[in-house]
Amino acid sequence: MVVTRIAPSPTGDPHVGTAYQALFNYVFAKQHGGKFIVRLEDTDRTRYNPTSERRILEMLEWLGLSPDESPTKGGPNGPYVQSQRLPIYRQHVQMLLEKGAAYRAFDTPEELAAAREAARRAGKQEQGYNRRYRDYPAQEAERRAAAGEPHVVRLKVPLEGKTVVHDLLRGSIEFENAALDDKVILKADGYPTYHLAAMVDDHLMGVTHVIRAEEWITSTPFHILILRAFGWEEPVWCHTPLLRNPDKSKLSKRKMDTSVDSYKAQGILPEALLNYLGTMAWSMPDGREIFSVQDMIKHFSLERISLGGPVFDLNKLKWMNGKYIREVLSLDDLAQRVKPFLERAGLSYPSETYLKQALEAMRARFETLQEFVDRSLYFFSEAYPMQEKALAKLREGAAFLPELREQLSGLPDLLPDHTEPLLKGFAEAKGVKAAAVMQPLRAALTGSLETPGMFDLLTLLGKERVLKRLERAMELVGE
RNA sequence: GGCCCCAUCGACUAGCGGUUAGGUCACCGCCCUUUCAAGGCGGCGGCAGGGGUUCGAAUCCCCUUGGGGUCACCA
Repeated sequence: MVVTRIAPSPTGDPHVGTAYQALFNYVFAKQHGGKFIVRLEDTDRTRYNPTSERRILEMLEWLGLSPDESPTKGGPNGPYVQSQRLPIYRQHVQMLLEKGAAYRAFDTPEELAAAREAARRAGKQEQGYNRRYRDYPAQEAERRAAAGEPHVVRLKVPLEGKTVVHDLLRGSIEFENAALDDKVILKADGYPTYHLAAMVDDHLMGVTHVIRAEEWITSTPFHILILRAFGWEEPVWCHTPLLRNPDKSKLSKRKMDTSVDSYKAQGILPEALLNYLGTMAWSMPDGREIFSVQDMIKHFSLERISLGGPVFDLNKLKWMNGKYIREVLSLDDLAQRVKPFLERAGLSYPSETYLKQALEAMRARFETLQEFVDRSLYFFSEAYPMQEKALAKLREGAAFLPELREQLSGLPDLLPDHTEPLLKGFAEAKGVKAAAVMQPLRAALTGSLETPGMFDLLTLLGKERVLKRLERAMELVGE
């Protein structure tokens, strides 16, 4: 059975890179009827962020990438939080120690720094640990450890030969063992490092395919060496390209908004975000750009992943979100999605029908849910702002306002059947273009020059509000 | 800098020896039009460079260049 996983570390906001990896791992697992696991890698106590853990898990649910096994869901191979698995790691480190595949090292951080500095000055090309304790007498090491002397455990990396990474997308990647160093697998605080913990957990959890970002390529030989030290089989390695900032560097929150929570707050739809991420380094065989996770599961193949690092383009994400808003979601669905945003803005609506009509009228005019709120204030409140350009237009047509108000007030209702002939006739009678009447009216009713069509506006606002707004506008321009 | 990965329009990509190098975003123009959008139509724009291999290279190989990643008791 195919088993994939993502192993985020709870150090900050839920990252789009995590969502990206989750998508590929989820889709691949589902496509093969396998399992998708989420495991939290919280072995760095200094960077641990308590809310991050919960938010990462919530993000995955929001996206609909529900794991089969996770800290919240549990599963047969738990716990799924590494800090709760310390005994497992210690036990495995012990195994390596006994096999002679790892050794205790008593260097202090200061000593290590000094050694690195000395090596640098000597102009040494190879960096990394100088292996001072590699051949240290085992009994002596055990004695010092037993005495409580702080130390780490390092893997004994072969001094010769090479380790080959068989990457699904790149073929064989060779690394000279001589260029590797003896990495720490157990820290002085008793926590494992990523390398050890990830390999132990992947093995114990039955992970068959490690699909992760390419930043891990250079540590893969080390991971393979750990696996071999235990006598375990390797998973399939598949390193996907890194998402990039516009300047092509690795996507980072310093240069870009990388927080999924932030996109959610802006009103980016989960399916649009997922769809967009699905077009990063991957494409549908038939070239479709709008597709669901289900579509992706149907047509996905790891081999179609392209290797160039894709730039995360906010502009296209927003375009795609707009596409979902106007073409993919049903009106009912859209209404449900927008409600929390209205509520947060303190806006209410008279009825479900009214909300849907406003949405329908605005649909082609906003790309995020928050934009709907920002641009539709006049549908929900009398406290809408009067934009400068709109005010100017209002002044231009101020002279028409009283008569316009008079005529509109004479209508039984403001449905298009009545308003359309009235407004067109009005302009004609005045010998002006329709816009000369429409624009000032638009400004009066919405404070804006960018709105849905006039007849939709009049229908939606209704006679009472229209007349009131016209009166206020006349006061404003002193007519 | 060492090691490793990568390289098609500004961005995302299709292409896997024979195509007028296709699509999407962005940009520009036109149409539609009461505004703004949306939509339709059209345009601009690319195989990093140089060597090979081949009857034939965007496609295969090598070099150069460029970009990126990684070199922690972080993941």
